[in-house]
Amino acid sequence: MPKTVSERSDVLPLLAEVFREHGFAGASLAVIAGRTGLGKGSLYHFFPGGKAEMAASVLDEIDAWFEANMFRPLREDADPSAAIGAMFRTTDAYFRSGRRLCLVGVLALGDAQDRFAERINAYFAAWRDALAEALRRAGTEAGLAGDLAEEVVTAIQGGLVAARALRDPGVFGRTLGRLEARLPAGSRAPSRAAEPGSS
Amino acid sequence: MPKTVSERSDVLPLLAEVFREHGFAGASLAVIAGRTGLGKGSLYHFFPGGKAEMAASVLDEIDAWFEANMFRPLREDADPSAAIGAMFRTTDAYFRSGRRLCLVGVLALGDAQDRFAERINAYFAAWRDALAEALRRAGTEAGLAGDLAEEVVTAIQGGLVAARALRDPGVFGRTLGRLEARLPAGSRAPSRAAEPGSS
DNA sequence: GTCTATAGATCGATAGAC
DNA sequence: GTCTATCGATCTATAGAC
Repeated sequence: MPKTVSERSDVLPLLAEVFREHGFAGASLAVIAGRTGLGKGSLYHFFPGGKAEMAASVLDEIDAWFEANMFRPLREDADPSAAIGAMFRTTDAYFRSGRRLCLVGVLALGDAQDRFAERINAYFAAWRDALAEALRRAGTEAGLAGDLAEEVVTAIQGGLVAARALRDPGVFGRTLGRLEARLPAGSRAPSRAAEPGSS
Repeated sequence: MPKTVSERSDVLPLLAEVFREHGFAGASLAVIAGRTGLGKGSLYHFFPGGKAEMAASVLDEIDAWFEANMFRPLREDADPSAAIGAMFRTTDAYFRSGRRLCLVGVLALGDAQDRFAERINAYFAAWRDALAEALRRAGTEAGLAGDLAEEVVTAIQGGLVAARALRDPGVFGRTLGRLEARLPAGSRAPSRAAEPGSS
């Protein structure tokens, strides 16, 4: 049988899903306790600050994950075109091809928008700026790069909202496809041929 | 002094703003009573079904407004290009140039998504299909028209989310500008010259 | 039609046994 | 570290005076 949750880091992914599906106001401690399998006592042992600390911790983990897996490669990878292509594939995987919502977007639209305003702003700005930097490094003029980056980050959120609202996850994949196809040719991966030496 | 609220139809716009800003779960009756200036007794007199009926009534009113002011013109106006141009201007005005959220999007992402799933789906589908019909009537091939309509409706939602998250309402206007510029030339209003006889 | 008072459930959070 | 019991606040909704 799987080891029962007994570390704070084990609880974070479960908490993230609860906030994603119920929002901050809708994620009651009863729901959280049920989903994590932990009693309220255990939850307050891990998160003395209560629900607010739980959500903040989840946002911290999400920030760190995106920074390591998407933003830093976009800014620093030796091959910016490859990093941009990887971004689209990672985005599709992370959001489960449109079946999973963006927690940061959910919080931005919910009634806890003020409480997490700084973190929400930082997440979107970091994504936009990292993508703009990758486009610029791939040869796109700076002004156009900033405009395209804003459009991509914006449209991704729209794709998630529309996929959920229309109950058609395919909307998200089509949105990603339109965005990737619209980028300057030089900033897209030149080929999909397998790289020598990699499986 | 303004007449105090005393009809159900007078309360709906106030209710809409409360649900927009707090979501369904976050809009407590205390907040609703404070914003509308009505006591709980009066609210239940107008809406015996409670909060759920309030939200449903607001959605009904929004549906009717969009149907009359945007969807029907898109489907039936004699000049489809003019209707498309009017849609962008109406959209910018309705969402206060990015300072106002879309209630349907808020509900789609919140924890009441199941309760209002049918209405949410119908709103987005009606907008997409009406725009696709206008594009088709303006000469765009049917498949491309459907694709463009999905992109526009999706990106509008993304623009609202990003404008709120980045605390930069200008994101929304730039999103609308990019979308309008991308439509086939024949489906856009041919000129912005003032119409004779109108002020 | 609008109000106050309040019921009954659920909320976030705490205390303390084990 | 995890649980149960419970507190006080807040929630939705109802009852009834005016």
